[in-house]
Amino acid sequence: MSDKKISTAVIKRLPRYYRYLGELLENDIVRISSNELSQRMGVTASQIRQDLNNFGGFGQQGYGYNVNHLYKEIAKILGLENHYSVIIIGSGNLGQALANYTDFEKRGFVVKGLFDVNPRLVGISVRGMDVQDMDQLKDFVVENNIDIAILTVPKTKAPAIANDLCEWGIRGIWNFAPVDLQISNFDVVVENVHLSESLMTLSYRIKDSY
Amino acid sequence: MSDKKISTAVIKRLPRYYRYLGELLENDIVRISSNELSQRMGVTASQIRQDLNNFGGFGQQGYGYNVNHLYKEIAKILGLENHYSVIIIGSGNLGQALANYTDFEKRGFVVKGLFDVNPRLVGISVRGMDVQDMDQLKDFVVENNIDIAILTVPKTKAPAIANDLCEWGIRGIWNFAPVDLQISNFDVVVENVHLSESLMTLSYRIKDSY
DNA sequence: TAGATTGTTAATCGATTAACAATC
DNA sequence: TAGATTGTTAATCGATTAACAATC
Repeated sequence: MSDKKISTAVIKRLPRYYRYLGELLENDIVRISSNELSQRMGVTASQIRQDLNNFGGFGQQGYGYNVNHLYKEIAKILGLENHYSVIIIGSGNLGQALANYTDFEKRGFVVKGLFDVNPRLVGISVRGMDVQDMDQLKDFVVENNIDIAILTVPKTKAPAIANDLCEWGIRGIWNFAPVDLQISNFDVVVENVHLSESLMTLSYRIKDSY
Repeated sequence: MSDKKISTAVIKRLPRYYRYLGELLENDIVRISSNELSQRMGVTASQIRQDLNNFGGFGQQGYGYNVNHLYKEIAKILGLENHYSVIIIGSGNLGQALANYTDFEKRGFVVKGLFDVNPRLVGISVRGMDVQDMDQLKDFVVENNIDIAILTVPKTKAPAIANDLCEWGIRGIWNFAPVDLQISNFDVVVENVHLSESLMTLSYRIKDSY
């Protein structure tokens, strides 16, 4: 646990810095100043320096930041040098789509299993794995030390499953169900992807731009 | 275009209010005070009242808010009484998953067509629609007055497609590609869903909770 | 009417930006 | 060394919370 509290605003900007640095790296750019990065990203240089200095002094006066070094440091901050064992609960369209998203594996998130209640889905092969029945879930989570569960189940099912997962020692839940999971275990982290809400925000802004 | 500027923080909270009100409605709850809603949602009553009063006085002193009325008002604010014609560009796993997500249609977002460059996908049927080749895109967008494009294509392809869409009169882009689209047309709204970034945020918080 | 609760103003808090001394 | 650019403090801005008069 880090000592000083980092605001979520800062944390949510880190992956974007990481993405831009990755692109710079692909273009063989060795160093970058906060000022140049700020122009590319459309944020202030001040904000970049403030954000980074929450975690350490990664730059050098008169020079800027070494792209490769900063890229790796942000990976460390984000925990991307770790290896996470992931399961997908709910193997419908979205679950399968996420299972097939190879980018996640590159970042250390390895899908170890898929689950569903639907007998039509149980047994089908997704990315080389057979979808398992939900009654296999507990044993699988415990035996394989699963770190992260991706929840792509209906909103009615999600809360009970989430509670079970917490008891079975999961570390994080990536929740795609349109509910706010009430997790009493402080060691379990929930990150929500509420697609409907994102779409409504788009709708608001379209409407507003008339 | 509304007169006073509403902050994005407020806008992003509206769909969550909408979701909670929908649940209250399902449970036949007729009225609710900002105080009770605040406890259910885990926000302050002050914030709820402030947020809502950006758009009008929907409550009544001594009574609170009529759930049904407020629900409908928020739908109006979010533009959910409108009917949007939607296309999906990129008909891989994620595109198909989104096409099959019936909840969107309930909210007025009607998928009118799917597109892909991949000859293996062109012609397959997704939710009763044949995936079309990308060379059909322009005519389809123009002839069908498409409002919203869902972009589930690789990041290398997204910017050029987005530019074309703007020229062809699209109103909004729901972008799932991990790039920041640079749109010069101020009438076109972009909403990003950066799944990798969401997952990295989860990773950060898992790491941090050790 | 009395009680409850909103709408709204004022106070506080936190996040962003600006400025500049430190230093490479 | 001189120039550039960071790290960091101080100033500003905006968002959240508290308080309360208005009013149903």
